[in-house]
Amino acid sequence: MDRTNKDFQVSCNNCKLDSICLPRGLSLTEINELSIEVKTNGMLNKGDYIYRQGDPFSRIVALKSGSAKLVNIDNHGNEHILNVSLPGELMGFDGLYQDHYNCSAIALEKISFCILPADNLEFISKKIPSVSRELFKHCSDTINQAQQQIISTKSPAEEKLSLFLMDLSDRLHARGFSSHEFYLPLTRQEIGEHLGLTLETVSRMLKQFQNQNLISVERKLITILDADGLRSIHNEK
Amino acid sequence: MDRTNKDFQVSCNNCKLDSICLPRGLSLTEINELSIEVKTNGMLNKGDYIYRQGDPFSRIVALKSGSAKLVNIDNHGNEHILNVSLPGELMGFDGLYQDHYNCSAIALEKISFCILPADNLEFISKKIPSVSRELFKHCSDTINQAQQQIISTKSPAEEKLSLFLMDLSDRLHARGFSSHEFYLPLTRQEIGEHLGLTLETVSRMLKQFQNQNLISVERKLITILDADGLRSIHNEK
DNA sequence: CGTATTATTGACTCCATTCAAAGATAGTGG
DNA sequence: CCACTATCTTTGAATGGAGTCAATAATACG
Repeated sequence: MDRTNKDFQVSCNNCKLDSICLPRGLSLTEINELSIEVKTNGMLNKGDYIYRQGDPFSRIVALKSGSAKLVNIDNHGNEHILNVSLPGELMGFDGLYQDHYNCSAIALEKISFCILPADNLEFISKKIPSVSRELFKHCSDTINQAQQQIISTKSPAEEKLSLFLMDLSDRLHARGFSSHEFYLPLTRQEIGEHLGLTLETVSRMLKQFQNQNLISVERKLITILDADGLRSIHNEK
Repeated sequence: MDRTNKDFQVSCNNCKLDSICLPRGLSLTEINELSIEVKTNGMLNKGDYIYRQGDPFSRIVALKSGSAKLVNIDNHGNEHILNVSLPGELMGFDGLYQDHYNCSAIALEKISFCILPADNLEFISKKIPSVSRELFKHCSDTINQAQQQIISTKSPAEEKLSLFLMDLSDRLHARGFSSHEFYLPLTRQEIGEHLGLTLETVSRMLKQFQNQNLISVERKLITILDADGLRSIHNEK
């Protein structure tokens, strides 16, 4: 809360995520200016809320480590997982429009994160225009991801799941993690809530992929055995 | 193309959409500054492309009159209508992330529009920070709409269509049109491509709503007879 | 007026859901 | 450390909602 207490803050310079998080493409001067505006001490445990659906929009959050899910409760009381956030990704742009968040962000494991207070958005836009462009790009990224998801909801279960797995693989790879072996941050139930399937269907499809020697499944540990084969499920004409 | 040729431009001051388009909440000075950056002479006919999927990102487009559809062709060659744009709404933010548009924008009827060239985004952010915030809000609006759509794709056909109709009604009403009588800008086929249904199902559901005295359907002319009843289909617990 | 496009309607099929039951794993406290 | 419990996962069988296929009807347009 105390912005003057810089001793306990790690600047963007020192952050291992500097190339993939917000400061991508910024000059050193700009990164330093940005560091002053950003709070870097966020820490939460599994199940904790980063922000809640309906809360007043107050911050953009950059995930430094761990993963989170974005959950929306609809009019019927059903949970929808709009997206999964991985290290280096930003959350919260959905809250800007109506000044309150459209979904809850919930930690899927122990996480650390940075905070860009909402009050500073205009100030930053004026002082560091290139950050403004970066923020727009992240917004645009969110739009693209959402649109991709709209498209995938119209595919059969098999394609939804292969796309989900390869998307996770690609995003993890882009952030320096293994692309062929990773832990699912979600339960079968949650994957279903994300893809619009039942947990039973998710389980059956994972089994099917395993039978086809496309992946190996050991509870939440996924090993991609045939990335091309998996990709062809949703890519081939 | 000639930015110096201001004689043929209508400034935002004179635009009937001033309260609902970009300049919402700006001072007169800011609106004038913005007018200089915006090209206001866009005109296209039904079926014309405003921009194409894959084209380099070059502009944000504000629809002044008419309607447009945002179409994405997926890996299988299937068309998906990501959204319908109505007067006063902005298009193109999806192109910012990868520097090319993620979908094509196609006029559904004769349209007129304004253009905000992409090159000016940073300049505008610096010069008119409040515009920057407005643009972020529009981005956020797009994200919210996309997320709402993701949620609705998981609902049964009946709910998809009632939500689609009431969303259209609400958005038209917000822009000064009738909320209880309007023309569908899309064919049954296109509504299907938008909602993830077949044209036959769309036809059957419209018929069902008509039989329930919720709406009256006369080809593309929709009359809402019981808005509450229609809303309750997707709102009730 | 004739053709192409768009829309309606019916019968049948299939994919994913639902319902049900059992198995596996992780976490807790005695 | 083991038993106990809650949570998560797997698997099977039956059901149902939307898709597919097909034929006809209505409308728009040149």
